[in-house]
Amino acid sequence: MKVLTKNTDYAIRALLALAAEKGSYLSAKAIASGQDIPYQFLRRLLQEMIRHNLIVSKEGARGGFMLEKDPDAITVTQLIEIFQGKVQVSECMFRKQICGNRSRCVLRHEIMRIEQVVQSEFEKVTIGKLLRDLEAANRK
Amino acid sequence: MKVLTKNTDYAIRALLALAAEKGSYLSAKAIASGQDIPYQFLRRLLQEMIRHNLIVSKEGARGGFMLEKDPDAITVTQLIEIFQGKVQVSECMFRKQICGNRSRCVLRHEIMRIEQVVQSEFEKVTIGKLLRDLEAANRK
DNA sequence: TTATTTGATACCAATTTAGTATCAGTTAAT
DNA sequence: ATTAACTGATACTAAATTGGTATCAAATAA
Ligand code: FES
Ligand code: FES
Repeated sequence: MKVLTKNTDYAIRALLALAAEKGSYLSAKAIASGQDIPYQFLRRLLQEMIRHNLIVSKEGARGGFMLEKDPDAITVTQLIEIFQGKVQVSECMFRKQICGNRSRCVLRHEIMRIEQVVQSEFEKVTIGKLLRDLEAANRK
Repeated sequence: MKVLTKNTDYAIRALLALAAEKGSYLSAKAIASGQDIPYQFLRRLLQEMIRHNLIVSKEGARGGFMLEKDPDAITVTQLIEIFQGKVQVSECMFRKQICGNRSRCVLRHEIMRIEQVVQSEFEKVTIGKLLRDLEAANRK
């Protein structure tokens, strides 16, 4: 069971690169080579993050991407939601479709609790926190 | 992001049916129709659970399946591991392959912590617990 | 002997994940 | 004005995973 897909993994690394470059534009090419992410794949992820107002871009030569939001306001939970959909332990209860035993479903209760736990754990992890950890590790 | 796949979902429901039928054999057909699980699909799941010593079977007419382990000793974590592989937040660190930035990876630490949290939450949920919840709900 | 049931596999379809390619439009620098 | 370096948008493909079906042999109770 793999919780984070490449989408999210790459997005996190890209945001870290942008957060480190605070204030100036960084090109997709530079991020891709620096973080070892497939270029065209990364470009799509960046577009998606623009749509969600996490970053902004400047077109043309010397253009690139820049962080828009406060790094501490970007949580891994948000990124999971963008790239993998909302955290849901079991599917059935989010659909109107009756799951056959919904009425006597004991799982539902447990499931919702665990969903909350997972979500809130990933909420504690922000780009800002990761960046500080990264910088601390590099100083050593 | 869907945490439990149909595999695990169905397995849990099948085990609940077996736990409720404690001591006697229940056929795949009966479980399938009772829990609304595709018959052939379920059969494969049951075989897999035999291999993991969660249940035993008796062949032939009037045969079926019976719970082998104590219901309280069967956790959802175990079922996830059987049907979806071990819980791992991000892939890279379980492979020898160097992930490019493993040396300066700040995610690894956070990831391992969250893995532990998720795993231990699902460990709290046993078939025994679910069965008791179910029975309590039915008495109401 | 026959109906019922598991054991073992092989197969298939749908979905999701990962990655590539292409072309149009924008901008900085010369 | 031209060109090189970029992003925007989108279409496409390949691989892996998930969900589901079908088949046939062997066992066993009636
Ligand atoms: S609501 Fe679907 S298994 Fe419970
Ligand atoms: S060890 Fe791979 S991203 Fe960290």
